[in-house]
Amino acid sequence: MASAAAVRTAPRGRIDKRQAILDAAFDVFAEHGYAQALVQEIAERAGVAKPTVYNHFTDKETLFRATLTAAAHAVMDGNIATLDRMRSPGEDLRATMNEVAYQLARSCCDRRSRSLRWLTYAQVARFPDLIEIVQGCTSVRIAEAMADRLARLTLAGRLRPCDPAVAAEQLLALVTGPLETRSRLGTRKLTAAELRALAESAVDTFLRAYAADPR
Amino acid sequence: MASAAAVRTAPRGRIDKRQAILDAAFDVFAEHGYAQALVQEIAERAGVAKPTVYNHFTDKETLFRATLTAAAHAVMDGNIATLDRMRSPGEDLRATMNEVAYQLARSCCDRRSRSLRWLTYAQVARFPDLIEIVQGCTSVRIAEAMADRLARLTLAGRLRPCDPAVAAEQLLALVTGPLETRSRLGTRKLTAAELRALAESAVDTFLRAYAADPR
DNA sequence: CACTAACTGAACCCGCCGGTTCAATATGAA
DNA sequence: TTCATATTGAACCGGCGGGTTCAGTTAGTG
Repeated sequence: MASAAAVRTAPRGRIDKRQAILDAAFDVFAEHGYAQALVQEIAERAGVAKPTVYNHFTDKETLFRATLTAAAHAVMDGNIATLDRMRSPGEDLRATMNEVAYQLARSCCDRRSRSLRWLTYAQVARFPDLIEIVQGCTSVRIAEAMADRLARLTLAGRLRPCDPAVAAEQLLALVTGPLETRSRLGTRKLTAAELRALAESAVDTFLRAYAADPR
Repeated sequence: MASAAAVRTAPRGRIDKRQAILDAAFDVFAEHGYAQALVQEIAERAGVAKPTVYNHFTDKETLFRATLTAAAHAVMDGNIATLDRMRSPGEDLRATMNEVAYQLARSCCDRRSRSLRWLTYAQVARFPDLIEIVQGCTSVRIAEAMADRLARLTLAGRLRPCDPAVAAEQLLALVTGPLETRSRLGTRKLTAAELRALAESAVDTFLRAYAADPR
Protein backbone atom coordinates (compact mmCIF):
# COMPACT_ATOMS: atom_id res chain seq x y z
CA MET A 1 0.00 0.00 0.00
CA ALA A 2 1.00 3.62 0.35
CA SER A 3 4.10 4.46 2.30
CA ALA A 4 4.11 7.18 4.92
CA ALA A 5 4.47 9.86 2.26
CA ALA A 6 1.41 11.84 1.19
CA VAL A 7 0.50 9.70 -1.78
CA ARG A 8 -3.01 11.04 -1.96
CA THR A 9 -2.21 14.76 -2.31
CA ALA A 10 -2.84 14.78 -6.05
CA PRO A 11 0.31 16.65 -7.07
CA ARG A 12 -0.94 17.54 -10.50
CA GLY A 13 1.67 16.58 -12.98
CA ARG A 14 1.03 19.69 -15.07
CA ILE A 15 -0.69 22.96 -14.62
CA ASP A 16 -4.28 22.59 -13.49
CA LYS A 17 -5.99 21.69 -16.71
CA ARG A 18 -9.23 21.41 -14.82
CA GLN A 19 -9.84 25.15 -14.75
CA ALA A 20 -8.90 25.51 -18.42
CA ILE A 21 -11.47 22.86 -19.27
CA LEU A 22 -14.15 24.57 -17.19
CA ASP A 23 -13.49 27.91 -18.86
CA ALA A 24 -13.49 26.47 -22.34
CA ALA A 25 -16.61 24.46 -21.57
CA PHE A 26 -18.50 27.56 -20.49
CA ASP A 27 -17.62 29.36 -23.69
CA VAL A 28 -18.55 26.46 -25.95
CA PHE A 29 -21.77 25.68 -24.08
CA ALA A 30 -22.68 29.35 -24.16
CA GLU A 31 -22.06 29.52 -27.89
CA HIS A 32 -23.90 26.43 -29.01
CA GLY A 33 -26.06 25.22 -26.13
CA TYR A 34 -25.74 21.91 -24.38
CA ALA A 35 -26.85 19.53 -27.09
CA GLN A 36 -24.93 21.22 -29.88
CA ALA A 37 -21.72 21.65 -27.93
CA LEU A 38 -19.03 19.19 -28.98
CA VAL A 39 -16.78 17.76 -26.29
CA GLN A 40 -14.08 17.66 -28.92
CA GLU A 41 -14.28 21.43 -29.36
CA ILE A 42 -14.16 22.01 -25.62
CA ALA A 43 -11.03 19.92 -25.41
CA GLU A 44 -9.38 21.75 -28.28
CA ARG A 45 -10.19 25.17 -26.91
CA ALA A 46 -8.81 24.14 -23.52
CA GLY A 47 -5.64 22.94 -25.20
CA VAL A 48 -6.27 19.43 -23.98
CA ALA A 49 -7.03 16.01 -25.39
CA LYS A 50 -10.56 14.68 -25.32
CA PRO A 51 -9.80 11.77 -22.96
CA THR A 52 -8.40 14.28 -20.49
CA VAL A 53 -11.78 15.95 -20.35
CA TYR A 54 -13.41 12.63 -19.55
CA ASN A 55 -10.66 12.02 -17.05
CA HIS A 56 -11.58 15.09 -15.00
CA PHE A 57 -15.33 14.97 -15.53
CA THR A 58 -16.87 11.58 -16.00
CA ASP A 59 -19.23 12.63 -18.78
CA LYS A 60 -20.67 15.58 -20.64
CA GLU A 61 -23.48 15.95 -18.15
CA THR A 62 -21.31 16.31 -15.04
CA LEU A 63 -19.03 18.64 -16.96
CA PHE A 64 -22.05 20.81 -17.70
CA ARG A 65 -23.15 20.83 -14.08
CA ALA A 66 -19.68 21.73 -12.85
CA THR A 67 -19.37 24.47 -15.45
CA LEU A 68 -22.66 26.13 -14.53
CA THR A 69 -22.20 26.02 -10.79
CA ALA A 70 -18.74 27.54 -11.11
CA ALA A 71 -20.06 30.31 -13.35
CA ALA A 72 -22.96 30.94 -10.99
CA HIS A 73 -20.66 31.57 -8.07
CA ALA A 74 -18.49 33.90 -10.13
CA VAL A 75 -21.48 35.96 -11.27
CA MET A 76 -22.85 36.13 -7.76
CA ASP A 77 -19.62 37.53 -6.36
CA GLY A 78 -19.68 40.29 -8.95
CA ASN A 79 -23.27 41.29 -8.25
CA ILE A 80 -22.86 41.29 -4.51
CA ALA A 81 -19.87 43.57 -4.86
CA THR A 82 -21.94 45.93 -6.98
CA LEU A 83 -24.69 46.04 -4.40
CA ASP A 84 -22.27 46.93 -1.65
CA ARG A 85 -22.11 50.43 -3.04
CA MET A 86 -25.47 50.97 -1.40
CA ARG A 87 -24.06 50.32 2.05
CA SER A 88 -23.44 54.00 2.61
CA PRO A 89 -26.06 55.89 0.57
CA GLY A 90 -24.77 59.33 1.49
CA GLU A 91 -26.76 62.51 1.06
CA ASP A 92 -28.24 62.05 -2.37
CA LEU A 93 -30.15 58.78 -2.17
CA ARG A 94 -31.47 59.06 -5.67
CA ALA A 95 -28.01 59.50 -7.14
CA THR A 96 -26.54 56.44 -5.46
CA MET A 97 -29.57 54.34 -6.35
CA ASN A 98 -29.27 55.48 -9.93
CA GLU A 99 -25.68 54.37 -9.96
CA VAL A 100 -26.41 51.01 -8.38
CA ALA A 101 -29.34 50.39 -10.73
CA TYR A 102 -27.15 51.23 -13.68
CA GLN A 103 -24.38 48.92 -12.56
CA LEU A 104 -26.86 46.12 -11.95
CA ALA A 105 -28.32 46.59 -15.39
CA ARG A 106 -24.85 46.53 -16.87
CA SER A 107 -23.98 43.41 -14.97
CA CYS A 108 -27.15 41.72 -16.24
CA CYS A 109 -26.13 42.48 -19.80
CA ASP A 110 -22.66 41.10 -19.22
CA ARG A 111 -21.85 38.22 -21.50
CA ARG A 112 -21.12 35.76 -18.73
CA SER A 113 -24.21 36.66 -16.78
CA ARG A 114 -26.43 36.44 -19.84
CA SER A 115 -24.97 33.15 -21.00
CA LEU A 116 -25.44 31.70 -17.55
CA ARG A 117 -29.10 32.70 -17.40
CA TRP A 118 -29.63 31.42 -20.90
CA LEU A 119 -27.99 28.05 -20.35
CA THR A 120 -29.90 27.46 -17.14
CA TYR A 121 -33.23 28.37 -18.66
CA ALA A 122 -32.59 26.52 -21.89
CA GLN A 123 -31.65 23.28 -20.18
CA VAL A 124 -34.25 23.45 -17.46
CA ALA A 125 -35.99 20.41 -18.91
CA ARG A 126 -32.93 18.21 -18.67
CA PHE A 127 -31.35 19.65 -15.51
CA PRO A 128 -34.15 20.95 -13.30
CA ASP A 129 -31.93 20.91 -10.23
CA LEU A 130 -29.64 23.54 -11.71
CA ILE A 131 -32.33 26.19 -11.30
CA GLU A 132 -32.06 26.06 -7.56
CA ILE A 133 -28.31 26.45 -7.63
CA VAL A 134 -28.09 29.19 -10.22
CA GLN A 135 -31.11 31.19 -9.10
CA GLY A 136 -30.03 30.81 -5.52
CA CYS A 137 -26.63 32.25 -6.40
CA THR A 138 -28.03 35.09 -8.45
CA SER A 139 -31.61 36.35 -8.22
CA VAL A 140 -32.44 35.15 -4.73
CA ARG A 141 -29.15 36.16 -3.18
CA ILE A 142 -29.27 39.57 -4.80
CA ALA A 143 -32.86 40.13 -3.76
CA GLU A 144 -31.97 39.34 -0.17
CA ALA A 145 -29.01 41.70 -0.19
CA MET A 146 -31.15 44.43 -1.71
CA ALA A 147 -33.85 43.84 0.86
CA ASP A 148 -31.28 44.29 3.61
CA ARG A 149 -30.23 47.67 2.23
CA LEU A 150 -33.84 48.81 1.82
CA ALA A 151 -34.65 47.76 5.36
CA ARG A 152 -31.85 49.98 6.61
CA LEU A 153 -33.14 52.86 4.54
CA THR A 154 -36.62 52.39 5.95
CA LEU A 155 -35.24 52.32 9.47
CA ALA A 156 -33.36 55.53 8.72
CA GLY A 157 -36.62 57.14 7.72
CA ARG A 158 -35.67 57.62 4.12
CA LEU A 159 -38.23 55.15 2.79
CA ARG A 160 -41.79 54.84 3.94
CA PRO A 161 -42.63 51.79 6.06
CA CYS A 162 -42.89 48.77 3.77
CA ASP A 163 -42.01 45.12 3.34
CA PRO A 164 -38.37 45.31 2.24
CA ALA A 165 -38.54 41.93 0.50
CA VAL A 166 -41.39 43.06 -1.74
CA ALA A 167 -39.77 46.41 -2.35
CA ALA A 168 -36.50 44.78 -3.33
CA GLU A 169 -38.28 42.37 -5.66
CA GLN A 170 -40.05 45.23 -7.35
CA LEU A 171 -37.01 47.43 -7.68
CA LEU A 172 -35.10 44.61 -9.30
CA ALA A 173 -38.05 43.91 -11.58
CA LEU A 174 -38.16 47.56 -12.63
CA VAL A 175 -34.48 47.46 -13.49
CA THR A 176 -34.10 44.06 -15.10
CA GLY A 177 -37.58 43.49 -16.52
CA PRO A 178 -37.36 45.94 -19.41
CA LEU A 179 -33.85 44.70 -20.20
CA GLU A 180 -34.90 41.37 -21.62
CA THR A 181 -37.50 42.82 -23.93
CA ARG A 182 -35.39 45.76 -25.03
CA SER A 183 -32.31 43.66 -25.68
CA ARG A 184 -34.38 41.13 -27.62
CA LEU A 185 -33.32 38.43 -25.19
CA GLY A 186 -29.73 39.48 -25.45
CA THR A 187 -29.62 39.69 -29.22
CA ARG A 188 -29.43 43.45 -29.39
CA LYS A 189 -26.66 45.34 -27.64
CA LEU A 190 -27.94 48.16 -25.46
CA THR A 191 -26.00 51.41 -25.32
CA ALA A 192 -24.75 52.87 -22.07
CA ALA A 193 -27.13 55.80 -22.54
CA GLU A 194 -30.09 53.48 -22.86
CA LEU A 195 -29.07 51.68 -19.69
CA ARG A 196 -28.66 54.97 -17.84
CA ALA A 197 -32.10 56.13 -18.90
CA LEU A 198 -33.63 52.82 -18.01
CA ALA A 199 -32.03 52.78 -14.58
CA GLU A 200 -33.09 56.34 -13.92
CA SER A 201 -36.72 55.80 -14.78
CA ALA A 202 -36.76 52.61 -12.72
CA VAL A 203 -35.38 54.43 -9.70
CA ASP A 204 -37.75 57.31 -10.30
CA THR A 205 -40.85 55.15 -10.14
CA PHE A 206 -39.44 53.25 -7.22
CA LEU A 207 -38.81 56.40 -5.22
CA ARG A 208 -42.19 57.86 -6.13
CA ALA A 209 -43.73 54.73 -4.67
CA TYR A 210 -41.46 54.18 -1.72
CA ALA A 211 -39.64 57.35 -0.70
CA ALA A 212 -40.62 58.79 2.67
CA ASP A 213 -40.03 62.26 1.33
CA PRO A 214 -41.21 62.32 -2.30
CA ARG A 215 -39.35 65.39 -3.42
CA MET B 1 -67.21 20.27 -32.33
CA ALA B 2 -69.18 17.00 -32.46
CA SER B 3 -67.02 15.40 -35.15
CA ALA B 4 -64.48 14.01 -32.73
CA ALA B 5 -66.24 10.64 -32.60
CA ALA B 6 -65.56 9.82 -36.24
CA VAL B 7 -61.82 10.17 -35.80
CA ARG B 8 -61.53 6.95 -33.89
CA THR B 9 -61.76 4.71 -36.96
CA ALA B 10 -58.66 5.09 -39.12
CA PRO B 11 -59.45 8.34 -40.88
CA ARG B 12 -57.15 7.69 -43.77
CA GLY B 13 -57.72 10.45 -46.20
CA ARG B 14 -57.45 14.18 -46.44
CA ILE B 15 -58.61 15.30 -43.08
CA ASP B 16 -56.65 18.22 -41.75
CA LYS B 17 -53.73 16.35 -40.31
CA ARG B 18 -51.72 19.52 -40.49
CA GLN B 19 -53.24 21.03 -37.39
CA ALA B 20 -52.93 17.77 -35.50
CA ILE B 21 -49.25 17.68 -36.35
CA LEU B 22 -48.74 21.27 -35.23
CA ASP B 23 -50.47 20.62 -31.92
CA ALA B 24 -48.55 17.45 -31.25
CA ALA B 25 -45.31 19.14 -32.29
CA PHE B 26 -45.82 21.95 -29.81
CA ASP B 27 -46.41 19.50 -26.99
CA VAL B 28 -43.41 17.35 -27.80
CA PHE B 29 -41.09 20.30 -28.38
CA ALA B 30 -42.29 21.85 -25.15
CA GLU B 31 -41.63 18.66 -23.27
CA HIS B 32 -38.19 17.80 -24.55
CA GLY B 33 -36.82 20.87 -26.33
CA TYR B 34 -35.89 21.06 -29.97
CA ALA B 35 -32.87 18.78 -30.07
CA GLN B 36 -34.36 16.08 -27.86
CA ALA B 37 -37.73 16.03 -29.57
CA LEU B 38 -38.21 13.01 -31.80
CA VAL B 39 -40.09 13.47 -35.04
CA GLN B 40 -41.29 9.93 -34.61
CA GLU B 41 -42.97 10.83 -31.33
CA ILE B 42 -44.59 13.89 -32.85
CA ALA B 43 -46.02 11.72 -35.62
CA GLU B 44 -47.31 9.14 -33.18
CA ARG B 45 -48.95 11.70 -30.92
CA ALA B 46 -50.61 13.30 -33.93
CA GLY B 47 -51.92 9.91 -35.00
CA VAL B 48 -49.96 10.12 -38.22
CA ALA B 49 -47.09 8.38 -39.98
CA LYS B 50 -43.65 9.93 -39.97
CA PRO B 51 -43.51 10.51 -43.74
CA THR B 52 -46.75 12.45 -43.45
CA VAL B 53 -45.03 14.91 -41.15
CA TYR B 54 -42.28 15.41 -43.69
CA ASN B 55 -44.93 15.70 -46.36
CA HIS B 56 -46.51 18.73 -44.72
CA PHE B 57 -43.32 20.30 -43.36
CA THR B 58 -40.17 19.72 -45.31
CA ASP B 59 -37.96 19.12 -42.28
CA LYS B 60 -37.76 19.34 -38.50
CA GLU B 61 -36.58 22.91 -38.64
CA THR B 62 -39.47 24.31 -40.66
CA LEU B 63 -41.86 22.29 -38.54
CA PHE B 64 -40.40 23.98 -35.47
CA ARG B 65 -40.73 27.42 -37.00
CA ALA B 66 -44.33 26.81 -38.04
CA THR B 67 -45.17 25.45 -34.59
CA LEU B 68 -43.76 28.43 -32.74
CA THR B 69 -45.31 31.09 -34.92
CA ALA B 70 -48.70 29.42 -34.65
CA ALA B 71 -48.40 29.24 -30.88
CA ALA B 72 -47.23 32.84 -30.68
CA HIS B 73 -50.33 34.09 -32.46
CA ALA B 74 -52.56 32.01 -30.25
CA VAL B 75 -50.98 33.35 -27.07
CA MET B 76 -51.15 36.90 -28.35
CA ASP B 77 -54.87 36.67 -29.02
CA GLY B 78 -55.45 35.52 -25.48
CA ASN B 79 -53.42 38.30 -23.90
CA ILE B 80 -54.97 41.01 -26.03
CA ALA B 81 -58.40 39.79 -25.02
CA THR B 82 -57.38 39.97 -21.38
CA LEU B 83 -56.14 43.51 -21.76
CA ASP B 84 -59.40 44.63 -23.30
CA ARG B 85 -60.95 44.49 -19.88
CA MET B 86 -59.18 47.75 -19.22
CA ARG B 87 -61.05 49.50 -22.02
CA SER B 88 -63.69 50.70 -19.61
CA PRO B 89 -62.01 51.11 -16.23
CA GLY B 90 -65.19 52.11 -14.41
CA GLU B 91 -65.24 53.83 -11.04
CA ASP B 92 -62.71 51.81 -9.15
CA LEU B 93 -59.53 52.03 -11.20
CA ARG B 94 -57.50 50.07 -8.70
CA ALA B 95 -59.94 47.19 -8.70
CA THR B 96 -59.98 46.81 -12.48
CA MET B 97 -56.21 47.10 -12.67
CA ASN B 98 -55.87 44.48 -10.00
CA GLU B 99 -58.06 42.17 -11.99
CA VAL B 100 -56.19 42.80 -15.24
CA ALA B 101 -52.82 42.35 -13.55
CA TYR B 102 -54.01 39.11 -12.03
CA GLN B 103 -55.26 37.79 -15.32
CA LEU B 104 -52.03 38.76 -17.05
CA ALA B 105 -50.03 36.99 -14.38
CA ARG B 106 -52.22 33.93 -14.77
CA SER B 107 -51.80 34.02 -18.51
CA CYS B 108 -48.03 34.22 -18.13
CA CYS B 109 -48.07 31.11 -15.99
CA ASP B 110 -50.22 29.29 -18.49
CA ARG B 111 -48.54 26.18 -19.82
CA ARG B 112 -48.72 27.22 -23.45
CA SER B 113 -47.41 30.69 -22.78
CA ARG B 114 -44.56 29.42 -20.62
CA SER B 115 -43.57 26.73 -23.07
CA LEU B 116 -43.56 29.26 -25.89
CA ARG B 117 -41.28 31.63 -24.01
CA TRP B 118 -39.04 28.78 -23.01
CA LEU B 119 -38.71 27.31 -26.48
CA THR B 120 -37.94 30.67 -28.03
CA TYR B 121 -35.35 31.53 -25.44
CA ALA B 122 -33.80 28.08 -25.40
CA GLN B 123 -33.37 27.94 -29.16
CA VAL B 124 -32.31 31.52 -29.64
CA ALA B 125 -28.84 30.37 -30.69
CA ARG B 126 -30.15 28.24 -33.53
CA PHE B 127 -33.16 30.33 -34.57
CA PRO B 128 -32.39 33.97 -33.82
CA ASP B 129 -35.11 35.20 -36.15
CA LEU B 130 -37.82 33.60 -34.04
CA ILE B 131 -37.26 36.16 -31.28
CA GLU B 132 -38.63 38.95 -33.44
CA ILE B 133 -41.75 36.97 -34.30
CA VAL B 134 -42.53 35.66 -30.86
CA GLN B 135 -41.61 38.76 -28.91
CA GLY B 136 -43.43 40.90 -31.44
CA CYS B 137 -46.55 38.82 -30.93
CA THR B 138 -46.32 38.80 -27.17
CA SER B 139 -44.29 41.30 -25.15
CA VAL B 140 -44.13 44.13 -27.65
CA ARG B 141 -47.74 43.86 -28.75
CA ILE B 142 -48.95 43.70 -25.17
CA ALA B 143 -46.80 46.62 -24.12
CA GLU B 144 -48.26 48.72 -26.92
CA ALA B 145 -51.80 47.81 -26.01
CA MET B 146 -51.13 48.59 -22.38
CA ALA B 147 -49.55 51.90 -23.32
CA ASP B 148 -52.69 52.80 -25.24
CA ARG B 149 -54.86 52.17 -22.20
CA LEU B 150 -52.56 54.12 -19.92
CA ALA B 151 -52.53 57.05 -22.35
CA ARG B 152 -56.31 57.16 -22.19
CA LEU B 153 -56.18 57.12 -18.41
CA THR B 154 -53.70 59.96 -18.40
CA LEU B 155 -55.88 61.95 -20.75
CA ALA B 156 -58.83 61.31 -18.47
CA GLY B 157 -56.87 62.78 -15.60
CA ARG B 158 -56.65 59.59 -13.63
CA LEU B 159 -52.90 59.19 -14.04
CA ARG B 160 -50.34 61.93 -13.72
CA PRO B 161 -48.73 63.12 -16.97
CA CYS B 162 -46.14 60.54 -18.06
CA ASP B 163 -44.73 58.63 -20.97
CA PRO B 164 -47.29 55.86 -21.44
CA ALA B 165 -44.77 53.57 -23.10
CA VAL B 166 -42.43 53.68 -20.12
CA ALA B 167 -45.30 53.35 -17.70
CA ALA B 168 -46.62 50.31 -19.53
CA GLU B 169 -43.20 48.72 -19.61
CA GLN B 170 -42.81 49.22 -15.89
CA LEU B 171 -46.26 48.00 -14.98
CA LEU B 172 -45.68 44.83 -16.96
CA ALA B 173 -42.27 44.43 -15.35
CA LEU B 174 -43.81 44.77 -11.91
CA VAL B 175 -46.34 42.09 -12.71
CA THR B 176 -44.27 39.58 -14.65
CA GLY B 177 -40.81 40.17 -13.23
CA PRO B 178 -41.35 38.54 -9.84
CA LEU B 179 -43.15 35.66 -11.53
CA GLU B 180 -40.06 34.09 -13.07
CA THR B 181 -38.09 34.12 -9.84
CA ARG B 182 -40.95 33.02 -7.66
CA SER B 183 -42.00 30.20 -9.98
CA ARG B 184 -38.38 29.04 -10.28
CA LEU B 185 -38.56 29.56 -14.03
CA GLY B 186 -41.84 27.72 -14.21
CA THR B 187 -40.79 24.78 -12.10
CA ARG B 188 -42.91 25.69 -9.10
CA LYS B 189 -46.65 26.11 -9.42
CA LEU B 190 -47.90 29.38 -7.95
CA THR B 191 -51.20 29.39 -6.11
CA ALA B 192 -54.01 31.72 -7.10
CA ALA B 193 -53.63 33.52 -3.79
CA GLU B 194 -49.96 34.18 -4.45
CA LEU B 195 -50.80 35.55 -7.88
CA ARG B 196 -53.50 37.79 -6.41
CA ALA B 197 -51.12 39.17 -3.83
CA LEU B 198 -48.42 39.69 -6.40
CA ALA B 199 -50.77 41.50 -8.76
CA GLU B 200 -52.09 43.69 -5.98
CA SER B 201 -48.70 44.80 -4.77
CA ALA B 202 -47.61 45.48 -8.34
CA VAL B 203 -50.65 47.65 -8.96
CA ASP B 204 -50.18 49.32 -5.62
CA THR B 205 -46.65 50.48 -6.37
CA PHE B 206 -47.66 51.44 -9.87
CA LEU B 207 -50.51 53.60 -8.66
CA ARG B 208 -48.39 55.17 -5.93
CA ALA B 209 -45.98 56.21 -8.65
CA TYR B 210 -48.40 57.13 -11.39
CA ALA B 211 -51.87 57.87 -10.01
CA ALA B 212 -52.98 61.48 -10.33
CA ASP B 213 -54.89 61.14 -7.10
CA PRO B 214 -52.80 58.95 -4.78
CA ARG B 215 -55.53 58.05 -2.36
C1' DC C 1 17.80 6.62 -13.45
C1' DA C 2 13.65 4.37 -12.41
C1' DC C 3 8.86 4.66 -11.31
C1' DT C 4 4.37 6.36 -11.50
C1' DA C 5 0.67 9.04 -12.99
C1' DA C 6 -1.19 12.21 -15.95
C1' DC C 7 -1.57 13.32 -20.68
C1' DT C 8 -1.86 12.72 -25.71
C1' DG C 9 -3.57 11.49 -30.41
C1' DA C 10 -5.89 8.81 -33.18
C1' DA C 11 -8.54 5.43 -34.17
C1' DC C 12 -12.59 2.92 -33.07
C1' DC C 13 -17.38 1.39 -31.52
C1' DC C 14 -22.06 2.09 -31.35
C1' DG C 15 -26.50 4.01 -30.57
C1' DC C 16 -29.46 7.55 -32.05
C1' DC C 17 -32.23 9.83 -35.11
C1' DG C 18 -33.25 12.87 -39.25
C1' DG C 19 -34.59 12.01 -43.52
C1' DT C 20 -35.80 8.86 -47.53
C1' DT C 21 -37.65 5.16 -50.21
C1' DC C 22 -41.21 2.11 -51.69
C1' DA C 23 -44.96 -0.75 -52.34
C1' DA C 24 -49.58 -1.05 -50.66
C1' DT C 25 -53.86 1.31 -49.54
C1' DA C 26 -57.45 4.52 -48.76
C1' DT C 27 -59.94 8.62 -50.24
C1' DG C 28 -62.21 12.03 -52.84
C1' DA C 29 -63.49 13.91 -57.21
C1' DA C 30 -64.86 13.46 -62.06
C1' DT D 1 -65.28 3.14 -62.12
C1' DT D 2 -61.12 5.51 -62.66
C1' DC D 3 -57.54 8.50 -61.75
C1' DA D 4 -54.82 11.41 -58.74
C1' DT D 5 -53.48 12.33 -54.39
C1' DA D 6 -52.68 11.67 -49.52
C1' DT D 7 -51.38 8.37 -46.34
C1' DT D 8 -49.26 4.44 -44.24
C1' DG D 9 -45.86 1.11 -42.26
C1' DA D 10 -41.64 -0.56 -42.34
C1' DA D 11 -37.37 -0.85 -43.61
C1' DC D 12 -33.20 1.48 -44.73
C1' DC D 13 -29.23 4.88 -45.07
C1' DG D 14 -25.90 7.81 -43.28
C1' DG D 15 -23.91 11.16 -40.46
C1' DC D 16 -23.01 12.71 -36.09
C1' DG D 17 -21.03 12.53 -31.81
C1' DG D 18 -20.52 10.60 -26.95
C1' DG D 19 -17.59 7.66 -24.88
C1' DT D 20 -13.64 4.21 -24.92
C1' DT D 21 -9.35 1.99 -25.91
C1' DC D 22 -4.52 1.87 -26.32
C1' DA D 23 0.07 2.49 -27.24
C1' DG D 24 3.19 5.95 -26.58
C1' DT D 25 4.94 10.36 -24.28
C1' DT D 26 5.80 13.67 -20.82
C1' DA D 27 6.57 15.33 -16.23
C1' DG D 28 7.12 15.29 -11.49
C1' DT D 29 9.32 12.23 -7.44
C1' DG D 30 12.80 9.66 -4.92
